Amino acid sequence: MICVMPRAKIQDAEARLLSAGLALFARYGTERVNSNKIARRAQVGIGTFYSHFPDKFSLLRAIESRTLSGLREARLAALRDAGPRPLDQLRASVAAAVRFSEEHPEAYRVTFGRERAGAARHGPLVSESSRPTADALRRLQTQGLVQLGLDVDLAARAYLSMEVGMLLWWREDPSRAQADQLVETLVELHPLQSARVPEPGSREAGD
Amino acid sequence: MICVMPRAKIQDAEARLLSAGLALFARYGTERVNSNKIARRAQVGIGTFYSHFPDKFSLLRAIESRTLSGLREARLAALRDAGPRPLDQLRASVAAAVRFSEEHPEAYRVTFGRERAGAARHGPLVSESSRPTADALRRLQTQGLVQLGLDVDLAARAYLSMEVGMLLWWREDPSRAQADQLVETLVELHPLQSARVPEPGSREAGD
Amino acid sequence: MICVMPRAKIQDAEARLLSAGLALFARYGTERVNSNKIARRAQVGIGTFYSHFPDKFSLLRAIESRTLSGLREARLAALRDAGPRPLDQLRASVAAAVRFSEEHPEAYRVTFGRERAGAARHGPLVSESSRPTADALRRLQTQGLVQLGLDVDLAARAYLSMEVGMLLWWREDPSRAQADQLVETLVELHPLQSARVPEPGSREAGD
Amino acid sequence: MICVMPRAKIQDAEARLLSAGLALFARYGTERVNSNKIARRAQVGIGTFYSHFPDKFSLLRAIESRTLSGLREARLAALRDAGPRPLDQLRASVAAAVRFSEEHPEAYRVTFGRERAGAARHGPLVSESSRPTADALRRLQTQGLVQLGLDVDLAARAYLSMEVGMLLWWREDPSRAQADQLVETLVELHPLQSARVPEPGSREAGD
DNA sequence: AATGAATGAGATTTCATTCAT
DNA sequence: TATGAATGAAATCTCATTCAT
Repeated sequence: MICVMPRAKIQDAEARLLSAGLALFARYGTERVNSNKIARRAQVGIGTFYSHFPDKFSLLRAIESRTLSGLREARLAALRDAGPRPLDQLRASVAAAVRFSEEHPEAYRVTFGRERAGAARHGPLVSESSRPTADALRRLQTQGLVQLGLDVDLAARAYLSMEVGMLLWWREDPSRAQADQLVETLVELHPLQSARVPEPGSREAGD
Repeated sequence: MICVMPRAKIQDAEARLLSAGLALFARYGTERVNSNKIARRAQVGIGTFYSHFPDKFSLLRAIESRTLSGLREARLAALRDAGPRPLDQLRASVAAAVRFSEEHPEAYRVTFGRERAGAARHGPLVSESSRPTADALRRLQTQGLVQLGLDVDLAARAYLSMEVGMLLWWREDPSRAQADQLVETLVELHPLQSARVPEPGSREAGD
Repeated sequence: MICVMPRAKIQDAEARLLSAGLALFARYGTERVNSNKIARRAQVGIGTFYSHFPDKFSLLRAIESRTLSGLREARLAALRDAGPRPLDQLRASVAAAVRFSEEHPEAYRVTFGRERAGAARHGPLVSESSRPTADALRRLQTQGLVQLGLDVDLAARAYLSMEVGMLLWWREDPSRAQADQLVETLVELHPLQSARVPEPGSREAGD
Repeated sequence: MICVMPRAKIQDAEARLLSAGLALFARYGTERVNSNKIARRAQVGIGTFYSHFPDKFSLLRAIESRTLSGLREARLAALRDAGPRPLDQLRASVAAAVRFSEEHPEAYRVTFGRERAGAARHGPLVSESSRPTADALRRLQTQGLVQLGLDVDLAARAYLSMEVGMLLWWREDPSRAQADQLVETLVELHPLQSARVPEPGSREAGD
């Protein structure tokens, strides 16, 4: 006769599961973690796992979805605080992403990392992220501030690949670079910057 | 306890396995393919699989290693044929990568793709690829053709992330872009280009 | 990928597994029994096997450990009931072992038998069993009742090898000897008896 | 087109296989050695293995059979050199066994050791070894030199178990005892000695 | 005779999932 | 609702054995 052990933290089973999943996915990779381990780490029964998530990948998707909103939020907040000048906004947005990867390395790794077993199953979560950048580029292009020849959609995607690749690599071993350096490099290589039409009368270098 | 029914059959069992593995990994992803399926597709016994590769990941590593050499070769060949001007060399190298991903989409996807279960196990195969780019940038930096402020190692890595990201995305659905567009976009965003110090007396735009 | 059909069935799965393992190990030998067969015989899923024992040898070890305690218990109980005279105690202990091998032939065979694949893995379970005998001999040696020249540790081990060898051989085919004969032979050859210093003035027993 | 590599030592393939098998069985145990490994160690093709032995257990049996004859030979030689007195003969025979286990530890271990997977398959090789001892005891019993109550067959078996057990244990770690001690202990506990009827008028040896 | 690549039955082990409590 | 023992399909890997060369 086994009695159910009443836990003080029954309501937050879901939160515990998300947190346990995050830690385990980040440490061992998506593939070598299973629902039982997540439940055990969350100090929750396996049954509880399945009453909150239909399967392992749902939990993964939930983590990713939270991460993506978090990152979007961080970027928006940074943009609100930045001035109106495009370059300032760009730097603010990049810096926000760098900071986010610094503050949530596990979430970042799990969401964007290469070892993403079952990637096919959770679909194109990441896909839409390049939209805002593309829009911004398009606007500036209309204003004549960005080269007309640039394919803004491609460029936006390309930038995002770069940012993600760099931040993943950086978080693998944070001693590889300073946050500042990263921001500078990413800003420098951002299409907004690199495909900028030089403003008349302004010398590039002294900026 | 009782087994067998061997044929002298194939001397190129290894080649068949590599090819079968490539096709299956590319189609179903690393995770949903197993040694049995690879062997069956290669028309080879399971035992044969294991007498050629200690495990699934060894085969994967072999594929990756071949892909990386192939890509390196393609780049070197393109550089040999390109003229001496850095920009031409850059474009040739980028075009070679684009063409490689076009001609070997499966190998490219398997080697660089996101759904890479067990990625941890096969170590930093990709790591060294950014070296040549970094060296080239450094050289040009010394010659004053690239901004001194640029961290060439970071920039080289960043570019590579971008290239890989774009080509993977492109090969998922080739109608997403034209090869030419891709080359142009990648060249445009390449640090060699975007961090270029404008040569004195030459107007940027009319080029 | 899709599985299951669980029943709340057995709470004593472990007991069933132990019993099935014992029967199979005894009948077919350690080597020709596998976890699947044990589970099937125990009317339990294979998964259940592995949720109770990390592998086949753990189950084997568990059986051995139980057997050894059982045998020790039986000896101690016999000694409690025997009188104070060393010879009576000796005979009681030997008889207890003989009876134990008679009552638990499978357990005896599995624990002490020669066909012990993976013996190396379960370490020196048996090793300590000769300790009590050695201690008893040492005590009697101090009292001058056993020859001083005798190496009691060696002798204790030697006796145990003899007892085990005889009982295994006997249980292979119980018609080979009578329990009484065995007890007499073992007592006769026991170092306590054979290395006894003849008590002055007493003619050798019934001789 | 693979050519057969002519080896200098083609004729002694069998000897090489026996030797390789002995070494591997002794080191890794019967169970964790397979025909391929034996052939590789013998520097011989697997096919060659099977043209000399029908299976792994045949080779094992061949090793055991050689070991048993070797041990018998050693005993007989020792008996030839010993004087006519039973006690001298006994000591010579025991010493020969001790020496044999010292000189051929691997063969002894493989033949008599506990980790004997597939023991069932090679049948009662060891069984007959106690015959000579039993016969000797019977003879002495007839001459009134050994107690009439003793079951000589049981006693002979018992002694052999003891000898084998001790020597296996000793060879596991030779520092556990001196060869001399072992001989003395075994002689002391041998039924010929321990069940000896004291000769009238003779005080117990040097006592 | 000697070789060794090839073979596949089978052993071991994992893990997503169910359901009686 | 929470639990976790039980489950078995499926994956990984081993190895005795054959046979074309």
